[in-house]
Amino acid sequence: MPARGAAQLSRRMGQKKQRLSEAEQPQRLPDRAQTLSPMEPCLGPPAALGPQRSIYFSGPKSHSAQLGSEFFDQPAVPLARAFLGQVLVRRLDDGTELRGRIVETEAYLGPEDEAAHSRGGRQTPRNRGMFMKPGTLYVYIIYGMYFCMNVSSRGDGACVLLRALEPLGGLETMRQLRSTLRKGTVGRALKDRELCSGPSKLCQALAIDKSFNQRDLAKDKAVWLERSPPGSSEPAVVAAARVGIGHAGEWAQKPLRFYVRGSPWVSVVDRAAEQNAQD
DNA sequence: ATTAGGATCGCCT
DNA sequence: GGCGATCCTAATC
Repeated sequence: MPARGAAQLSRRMGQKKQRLSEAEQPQRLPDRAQTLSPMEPCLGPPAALGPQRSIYFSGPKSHSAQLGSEFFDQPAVPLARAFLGQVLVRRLDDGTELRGRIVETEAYLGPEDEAAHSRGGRQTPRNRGMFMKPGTLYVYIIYGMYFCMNVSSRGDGACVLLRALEPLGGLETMRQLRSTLRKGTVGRALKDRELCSGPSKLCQALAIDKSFNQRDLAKDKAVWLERSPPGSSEPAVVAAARVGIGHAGEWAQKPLRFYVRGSPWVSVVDRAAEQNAQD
């Protein structure tokens, strides 16, 4: 019942304007969400895997490349930079794997950071994930209808916001998750660049909702991070002001947003910042 | 109990 | 570039 699974995911995403009748929902959904499209070969690990692979797991669905807790145990700024180029993987209930290379992040530093939810040491039920161990997800609802996905870093109340991905696999499912969820017009086809170029877009595209709050990215079976393939070159990184925090005074100016220079998958390009920081 | 505001998005001009 | 949607959360009364 792949179609129904996707419908349930869709309804969990908080889109109240989605009032399709039960009868018409399956028609809007894929006839084969369970298998990847022939145009999108599985990008999972090859049959020959690294020495760390457990003998109890085999095949492309194993977490052989899942980055462990050590990776996340670093301060927010270096972690935000280290995320760039790594691959975020989301495995849906039906086995579909959605994959995207992280190309844009923001660091939130904790109590001293006036733009952070943890500013002034505020700790509330909502932002508890920011204070949990590095690698813990902090997923929250914004503007009543969208989600943002953060990963706790070293440092009390510090975390990294994931802002944009380059879609690598499962694009057809991403398109469905994104378009089904959008209100209004049935129509317009989404460009690939519209799938994951924003913090809430990527949550929609990967079916990340509040049920992922406080999960451990180093341990979870439905979402994890894989190191970029060996041989990948270090991306050139631009440091720019963070987006959408105009109220935060001097903290709004600090270059705590990081993105891959020249990537067409980034949500907001900052030409001025690119001029300044010539590598 | 009430209220103000928000780490966004998509459509409009 | 501007604006409305939409409702949860936290702070205040």
